[in-house]
Amino acid sequence: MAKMTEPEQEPEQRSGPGAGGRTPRERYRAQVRAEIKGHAWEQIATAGASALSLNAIAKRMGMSGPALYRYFASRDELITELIRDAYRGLADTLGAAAGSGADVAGLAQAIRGWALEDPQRYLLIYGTPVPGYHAPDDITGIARGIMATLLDAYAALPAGEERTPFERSFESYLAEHRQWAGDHPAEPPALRRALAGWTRIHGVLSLELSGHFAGMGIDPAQLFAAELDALLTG
Amino acid sequence: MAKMTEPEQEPEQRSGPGAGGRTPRERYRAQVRAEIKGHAWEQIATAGASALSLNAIAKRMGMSGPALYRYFASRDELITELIRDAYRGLADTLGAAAGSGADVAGLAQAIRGWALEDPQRYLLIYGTPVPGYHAPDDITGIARGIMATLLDAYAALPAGEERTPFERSFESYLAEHRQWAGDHPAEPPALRRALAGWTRIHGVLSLELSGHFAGMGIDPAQLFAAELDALLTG
DNA sequence: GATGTGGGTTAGAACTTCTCACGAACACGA
DNA sequence: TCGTGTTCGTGAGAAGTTCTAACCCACATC
Repeated sequence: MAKMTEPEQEPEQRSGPGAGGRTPRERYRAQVRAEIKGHAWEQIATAGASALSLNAIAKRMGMSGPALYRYFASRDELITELIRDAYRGLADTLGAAAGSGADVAGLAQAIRGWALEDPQRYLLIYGTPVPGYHAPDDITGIARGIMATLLDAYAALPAGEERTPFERSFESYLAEHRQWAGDHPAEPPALRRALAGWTRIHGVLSLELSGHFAGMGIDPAQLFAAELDALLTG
Repeated sequence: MAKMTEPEQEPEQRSGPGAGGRTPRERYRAQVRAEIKGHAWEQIATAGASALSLNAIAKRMGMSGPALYRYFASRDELITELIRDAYRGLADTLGAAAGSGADVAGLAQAIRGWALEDPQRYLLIYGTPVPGYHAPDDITGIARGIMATLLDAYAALPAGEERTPFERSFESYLAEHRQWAGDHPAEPPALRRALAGWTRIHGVLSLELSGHFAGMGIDPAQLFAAELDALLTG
């Protein structure tokens, strides 16, 4: 490919207003990219990320193979872009829920709803990673924002009962290792509960999305609600 | 990833004694199959299951491409076989731990140790699944055995304090939906705690193996221990 | 209107899984 | 000891994949 100078920084460069992009070329480019991503999501939802084929997307769009490389430098770059969009989507729905006054339970249900919309999308960001892969920095930034939204909700929770000695010791550990929380002013108990909430929600959600409850005759929603209850009363 | 054919019933048919296979041919075949699987595990550990290449394995073994199809009908069958072996391995280490008198905490640490030995191996059975895939029946049987071992440990736990109304209601739900536990005679509270233990352990373990704690500055072992403590005291 | 950039094409290299037809080595029974 | 038949390994090849290279053409801008 030609020079392309910089990371290509999304077609809607530093231009004018919000959305579409300025020049007709930019608008066209953005639209084609969006269409490519649409087909990619379709493929991922039905056959998994490993089955994503640029060639198949091109064919389905009526153009021939290498044309897609004008829009994405490689298959990996497309997938990275999809991961970015997935993170953004989760952050947005979580932000919207928080903006509507959702508490911890509301946020948890928002996460589950978003995940059930497209299981492979959730698993694309929280499922099996490719060993070598490292997400770009902006993606970890979005992930940090998600954690911040969760932390807000947990910090707003009533102070809860007394804690076990182990919990206290773990909280003091977290008080000294809170870089993951950025500069969030949450108290150590909130840090601990947010972390546990994250891992537990992910635990049952991940097993649900992977179909491990399917043959067990258990309603995942019941299990999810039970974990949520334990999280709030424990 | 498509059909996954049938279980293929292992070449060491209904022959004689236990292990190696009787005739020299059978022994040779079993040894080649094992070597193939060894290289496959190596590839999976370093590049993930989606990067597994039969051709590369054949080349590394000094034979040419299609020869491997004498031993595995397809790439999918090889992967299924690896999944089966992974399940068996986990069941074995869990059984060994239980046989050595490990309690719930011991079993949990055994699971984590086994997972950390080869993260991709754990993620092969509990990570992102291929949408169409259904494991053969014998595999779900092994998975049921794993749950049985866990249930044994949870059933041996002291009865614990009183439970919240929600927990009681969830336990009565489980009492009516206990087919996943087979005919295990565990009490409903043990069912509930075993289920929660499974999902929580998987939650922190899966996020650890996927590297989500790496950039957060948190020691996964601490978090794992904290969850384990909450599981036992809660 | 010339010029240059960006979009699209075909050709092709280097892979992949997997089928087929052939040859050779082996085990076994006559 | 000599067939006979099963099994193993081969090379060829079909149908995919990602991705590069060269070329054309249309559009935009100067």
